[in-house]
Amino acid sequence: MIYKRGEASKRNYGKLIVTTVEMVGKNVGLQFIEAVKAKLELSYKQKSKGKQKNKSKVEVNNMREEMRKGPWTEQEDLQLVRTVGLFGDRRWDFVAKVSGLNRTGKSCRLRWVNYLHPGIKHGRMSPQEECLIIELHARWGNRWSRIALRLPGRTDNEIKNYWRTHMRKMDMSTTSSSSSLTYQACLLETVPIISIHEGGTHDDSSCIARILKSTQSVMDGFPMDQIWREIEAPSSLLMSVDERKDSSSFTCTTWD
DNA sequence: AACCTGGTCAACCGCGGGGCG
DNA sequence: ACGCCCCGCGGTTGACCAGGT
Repeated sequence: MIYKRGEASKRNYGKLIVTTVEMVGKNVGLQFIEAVKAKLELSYKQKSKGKQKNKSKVEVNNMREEMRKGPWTEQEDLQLVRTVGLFGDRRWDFVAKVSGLNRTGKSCRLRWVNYLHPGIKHGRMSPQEECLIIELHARWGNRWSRIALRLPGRTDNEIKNYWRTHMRKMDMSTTSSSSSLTYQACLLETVPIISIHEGGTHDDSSCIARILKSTQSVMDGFPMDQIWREIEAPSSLLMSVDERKDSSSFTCTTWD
């Protein structure tokens, strides 16, 4: 699911999302939904109260200090996956808030993008991938995100890390002729875009993979785009979840 | 066994771009 | 036009681990 930038206009989380949560409520754990609702209603009240204009620097710093940092626990991962499954991988500040994680939106996004996203390959780079990185870096320089687009399943962070390691090696062994030969031979084999293998390298037996599957099945046929559209539409147009499932026009999937 | 070193990778930080009110 | 907010990017850091001495 891809949100366009314009989606940011639907930023009245508070009432809007409370409605959303009610709509999806039939499909997910009621306890979780109630918790989210409570949080959202509270945040909506706070916002409409004083609009909390321009927090002082001291306040901001205090908030930062309260935020958790460092490595993620499995529990945190599960919470994040669940929340992203519900609300999509946008609006990270919102996701961070409703997930109950004491993390910044930025931190949540990073964790998702670099580790938890279902499309990510874990493990060593294949020789083809290595060669492709070298080739694309020669062409584009440190445009890691751009390079990452040509390597499905690999993140810019991963490629960046790989390149740093690689460069160190190159510096140490000031590019011998034999290595350039193998590099060229490798380039010949390199395909323009490495295809994603269905199922990838994910360990389906893992807890997170199971959660991903279950949230995906919930979100299949229930994309956030549709939710937003319905929120914008007059309330009389809202369908129940069951009605929606029957609707044939509902064909989007969650993970794009 | 203890220490050192290099490699790997997850995570943080600062910054800039773009949308919105 | 301006400021705010969110997002994404690239650079950097630090923890952890394995292998060597």
